[in-house]
Amino acid sequence: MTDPEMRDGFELSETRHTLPMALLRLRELVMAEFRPILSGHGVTEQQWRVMRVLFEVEEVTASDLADRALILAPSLSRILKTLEARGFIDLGRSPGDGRRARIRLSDSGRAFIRSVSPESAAVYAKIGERIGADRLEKLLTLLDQANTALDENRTK
Amino acid sequence: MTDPEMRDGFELSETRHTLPMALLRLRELVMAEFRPILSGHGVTEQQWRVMRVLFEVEEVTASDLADRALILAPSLSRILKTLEARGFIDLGRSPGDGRRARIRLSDSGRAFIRSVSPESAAVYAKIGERIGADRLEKLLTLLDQANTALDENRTK
DNA sequence: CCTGAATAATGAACATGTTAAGTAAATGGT
DNA sequence: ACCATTTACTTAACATGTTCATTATTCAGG
Repeated sequence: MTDPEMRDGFELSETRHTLPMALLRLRELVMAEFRPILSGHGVTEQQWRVMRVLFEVEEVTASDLADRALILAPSLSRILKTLEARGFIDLGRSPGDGRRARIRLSDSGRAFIRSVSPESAAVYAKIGERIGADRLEKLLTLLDQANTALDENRTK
Repeated sequence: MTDPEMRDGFELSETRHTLPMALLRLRELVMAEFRPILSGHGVTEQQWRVMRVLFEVEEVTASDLADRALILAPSLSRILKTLEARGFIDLGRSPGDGRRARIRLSDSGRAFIRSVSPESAAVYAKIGERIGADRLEKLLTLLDQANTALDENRTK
């Protein structure tokens, strides 16, 4: 299968069996189910993620939001402009610190989340069934453990 | 924790505990370890993925390569141009079918993969240690099972 | 106070993701 | 042999990812 001459202890695993690829593949399959719903309502996956976080936390700064939505700051800046132009969020400045942005979901944005939630939750449930509730739970647990393991003693 | 008035059976899970977010977060953590190596050698994550697939299969068409590297066709078109300009791949047309591209890794590209592999493999090993070999194996198994579950009877 | 360093956010530039449209080469029926 | 359809790939257009530079505040000393 592999040329013995290459086996020096540092050879690569086969691409399809690596952790990054397995994670990417599953994520693509999952998002393929969600994307039609979101695009049907005129929002991208990232815009939806941002709004969902805002739905939960009421008010955050940009860096906080970036962390929670797993979006880099420069991307978030652009997304916030889009969402504000669409009336889904209200942007302001933190009273105590003029550098920090104060970001809130508008009533319109809140209503939007509520209106799309049922479809989204239904798709999520269907995915859970396909994978199997038991497997899904184990998977989420392992993912969380791995996340924690790599998040500790991180280079930064 | 959640407003009882919202519990209609279709409420959303908390963002940070959803499968898509867990997958994305772990992938980011993993790639954060690899990216410095790749960028240190002047290639992106996707370019590396494409070249690794070519390293394994010797010769493929564009659609085949897109599937294996989990990259959409339009992105792949651009990446192939970049890699060809850099001399890492050879592009041609399939003799039997003039529509199909014939893509091969050049000697230079092959040498590049070999030169970067040790660093890449070392990082992968380190990640495996942090997560734990046992957990990693279980995780890969579950990911594979979930992938299979969602890949079957797919809408397309 | 004042100034250099640190922090929060944004802008710039290029690569990729994503969808839709376009082009060229096979294919299947007639 | 034609021709509509399909297939494989490419372009186009816009959103996001990614890194680096820039701006505006705040903070820490002196």
